[in-house]
Amino acid sequence: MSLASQPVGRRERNKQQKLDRITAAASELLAAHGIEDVTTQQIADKADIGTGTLFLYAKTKGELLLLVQNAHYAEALQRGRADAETISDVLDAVLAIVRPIVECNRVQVDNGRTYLREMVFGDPAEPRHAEALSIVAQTEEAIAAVLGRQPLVGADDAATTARIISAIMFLSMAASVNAGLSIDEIVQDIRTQVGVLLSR
Amino acid sequence: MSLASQPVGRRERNKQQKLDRITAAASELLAAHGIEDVTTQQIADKADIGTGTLFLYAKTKGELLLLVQNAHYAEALQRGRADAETISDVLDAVLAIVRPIVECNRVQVDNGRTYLREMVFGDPAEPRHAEALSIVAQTEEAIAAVLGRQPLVGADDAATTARIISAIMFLSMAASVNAGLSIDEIVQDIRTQVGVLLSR
DNA sequence: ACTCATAACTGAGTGCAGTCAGAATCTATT
DNA sequence: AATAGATTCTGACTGCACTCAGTTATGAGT
Repeated sequence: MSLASQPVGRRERNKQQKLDRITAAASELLAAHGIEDVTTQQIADKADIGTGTLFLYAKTKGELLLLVQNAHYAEALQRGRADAETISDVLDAVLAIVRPIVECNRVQVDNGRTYLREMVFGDPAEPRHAEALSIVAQTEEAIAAVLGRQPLVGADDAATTARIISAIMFLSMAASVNAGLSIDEIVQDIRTQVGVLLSR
Repeated sequence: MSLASQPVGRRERNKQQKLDRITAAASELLAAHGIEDVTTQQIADKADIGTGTLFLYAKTKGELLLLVQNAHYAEALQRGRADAETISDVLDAVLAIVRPIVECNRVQVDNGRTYLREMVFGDPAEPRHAEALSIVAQTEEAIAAVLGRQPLVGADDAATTARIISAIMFLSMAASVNAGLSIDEIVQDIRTQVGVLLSR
């Protein structure tokens, strides 16, 4: 009786365990070697599952990266959102949200850039992709909330401006030309653009 | 004597001919079937060269797409630049530059989106890639020139604002979420954002 | 005309993401 | 506990972008 209320059979439990093992294996290998140098085979082996099984849990190698990075990104957003509240200047507050995301994205440059690539060009029907887009939406909302402090800007404008800032961030982080820049340099690059955007 | 001044030997001529055949073959096959459904093997066969030879002329499949699309893009920019001169309103003039680029990019959605992907994530050391980036730079200059008409905006701001508009265009055209939108819908999407950007 | 060094070409081969037909495992039913 | 039906798993296989060791064409030097 005590456990009968759980509707989780062996099947569900096994599935969850496998997903956990996949997440752990992917997380470890990707952090250690970067996407380019990790094969799906290695991840399957480390997770102790068959080649084909891996692709039941992540439709593409890209989805595997989303699986791992979404969590970090969400965490970065959380931190930035908290920071932004303590800062009164609007530009500085926006950049307080931006910085942790850039930091998170640059922990491993290849992984970060590929993550962005997957986000924009991947299949939005896949659940991990949808999750990523949802975090982007939350980021834009957080930025819009900061912009909303200035009475000059209407609600629609705040949302649109936030979307523009999101686009600026994306390209500054993703562009091959910027691949060699440090975190500070990228943040500075974004600052310049957002500065112009907000000062017109 | 009459032709002796040409320093072009058989070698140079052969190379040029091959590049021409590759360009023609790629152009035709990509337009007919889209990148996803064309193999590099098919392009090599149609150009009547060996598999390995193809990759002496284009380091990756993506470079092959750049080779074909750069010309179209440059042409679209040309048209937009001319149009913009006849329009006095700044927002409308900017959109006169934007529209032909969107039209060009959407002739075949897959090709257009992949082209943008290559631009941002490809290897900038490759010559076709550098060419693509140069056209982007020219686009931003054309937009900056239009923005320069408003005396309010400084030269630096014009360049930065043009860069922001470039980012807006990129994401509106590239995003998977927008893959199903018509040309008009995308232009409208861009217009909304640029409108907010210029009206603040 | 003949050599030789160098540049250009080639297609069989490699590595890897992703597939699929059949095996294994689970759950519901009697 | 036996059976059947559904779900999940699996690794040999496929297709394709890209490579490289060996071959061929070119042109400069004699």
